[in-house]
Amino acid sequence: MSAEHSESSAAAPPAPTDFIRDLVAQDVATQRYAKIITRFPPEPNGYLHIGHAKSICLNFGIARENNGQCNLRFDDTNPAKEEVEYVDSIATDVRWLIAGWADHCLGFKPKGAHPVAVTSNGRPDFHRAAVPPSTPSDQLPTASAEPFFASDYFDQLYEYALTLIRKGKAYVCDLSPADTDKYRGAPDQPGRDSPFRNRTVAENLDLFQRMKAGEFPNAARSLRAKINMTAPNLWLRDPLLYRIRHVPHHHAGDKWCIYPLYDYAHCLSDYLEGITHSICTLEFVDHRALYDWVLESLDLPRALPHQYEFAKLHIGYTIVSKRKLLQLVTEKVVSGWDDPRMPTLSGLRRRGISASALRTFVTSVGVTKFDSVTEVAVFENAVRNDLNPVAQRRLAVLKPIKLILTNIAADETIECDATNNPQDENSTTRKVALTREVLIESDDFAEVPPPKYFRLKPGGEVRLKYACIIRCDEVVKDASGRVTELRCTADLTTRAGGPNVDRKVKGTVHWVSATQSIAAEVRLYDRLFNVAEPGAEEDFLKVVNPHSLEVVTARLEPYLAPAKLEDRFQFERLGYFSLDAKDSAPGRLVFNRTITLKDTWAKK
RNA sequence: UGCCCGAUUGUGUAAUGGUAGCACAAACGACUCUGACUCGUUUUGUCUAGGUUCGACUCCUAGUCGGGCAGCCA
Repeated sequence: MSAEHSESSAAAPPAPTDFIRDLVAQDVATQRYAKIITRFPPEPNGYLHIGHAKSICLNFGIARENNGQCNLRFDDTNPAKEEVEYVDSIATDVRWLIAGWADHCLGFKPKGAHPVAVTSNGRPDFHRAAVPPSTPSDQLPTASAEPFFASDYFDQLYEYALTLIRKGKAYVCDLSPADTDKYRGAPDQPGRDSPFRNRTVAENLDLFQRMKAGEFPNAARSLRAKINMTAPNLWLRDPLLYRIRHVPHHHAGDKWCIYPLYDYAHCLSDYLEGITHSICTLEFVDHRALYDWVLESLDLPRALPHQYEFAKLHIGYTIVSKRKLLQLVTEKVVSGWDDPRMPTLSGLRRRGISASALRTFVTSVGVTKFDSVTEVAVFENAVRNDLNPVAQRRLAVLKPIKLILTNIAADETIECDATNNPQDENSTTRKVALTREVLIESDDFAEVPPPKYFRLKPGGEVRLKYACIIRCDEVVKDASGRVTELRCTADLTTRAGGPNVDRKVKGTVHWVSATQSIAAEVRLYDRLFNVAEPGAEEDFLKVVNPHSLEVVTARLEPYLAPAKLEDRFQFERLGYFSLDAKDSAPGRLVFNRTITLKDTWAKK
């Protein structure tokens, strides 16, 4: 993806503020940490979506505003759900989103590196630092650098578990999953101690080592934190730390058959990387006590990270749930994770939306603890604002109707100057050919016009953009009564440079020459869902918009033939378009409609 | 009925005891060779009830409403 135009064309917007940045600012002021380090920690079990963009911009934004660093870390502690395909797509998407903005803050580690034993404050410690900040960010990842992986910490995590056991803070439990559930109690009902809760340290050590050695089948035993089975906070009722899972891991290989759970692995991964501010979404508020318990129980030598929570991004008419997005893919409602109708970063990118538009949008919605739903209009506004100043204007007709200019000879070509971008005062122009046979949008003609219709009607006049005013003299129909062509006369005195160039008519329409234009496939996307909150639906698949994709064969001015993937166009009066990255090829143009123009007439 | 989080205009967000502001949306108007852009004008708000205070969106108390939590998922 090319030009990050928003950075060059406008002064940097004021740095956003929110309650998390305020807390970071306090920590900076009190010099609580030597350097602010955040992290973006997706589980590689799906593609990144627009909700992740909010988290990425928050974490990288805080890093860049404080001369800090933000690590990309794969939270890959559940091999059953994770795949390398997702690892690769996530790394690509993150780098695309932050390119030219915060890539100098991106923390990667030396390839294959694990935590190393160090001495911190005079005590033994483990640490996994990023590659030196001197490494040019645009060279990451390199053959020698890669993102962080929680699975690279399995050795240390295991050591920490041994420590917890020795301190009497963890025990091996033989309860079945069903019994574990029963013993946990209920929100309004205390749990009961596991019968295995008071095993000796020696016995726990032995059993845990044998768990690791693979002596027991899946789910036969688990390692649990010994906290409080009657705690009002359910996450403190002796939560599981490790489970047995005899499956290979996409990154760690087949070395392990016990895998740590999120609450145990996440806080310690943060600690190992030297994370200072661990920012996550609201559903983890209840987990914070456990996050702190694990770190504090280990009596670690360096400053501890802290967890802060904010509200997820919800957008009207959109689904942001990895599970449901996966369902759209597997049930073939869409063509894939990168279908341009998907709210995934790869889908939005393929749709023609720039990283800067996305950043502007997710930043503009703010960061709070209020569970809100942002209207799609805000997103669409950000996309249009991003495209309007840079998109090259072109003429294209999506659903043509033929028009004969009876006073122009069949072999005549009249060259007209067309502005490439009126938003740019130094805009260049190009030539478009006016010929006897012209195509206009069928929506731009009405035999029986509604009130206040500015466009072409029998006996009416309209301007062909960049050309001249025409009058509709005759409507030609076939036997079935369908309009097949319009016979019009062109008033060539209203051309640029002509004596009547200033003559006004209410309507101006776009057009292409029927003989000097090219055909192209154009994909018109509409919202994927028909209701404002598809996620709240009992079956969200029932509210899928059946008209979310319409494919037309459009006619384009020949200037569009050499279009490149990174080019952004506005087809005048229609919307913004760009080439499809997958299906377009030289000689077979396929355009995606990124977004329509605002249309206050259509609304009426 | 346990614990936790939250509530500012249609939507999102700001105001950190001192003028309730901004963006989007909506309506109207100006401009217009894009019914776009741009510009102008306008409408609508502090969940409720008490309290503290010269003064409360902000602090306190009680309530109401909404959300989250009982995976060997993250």
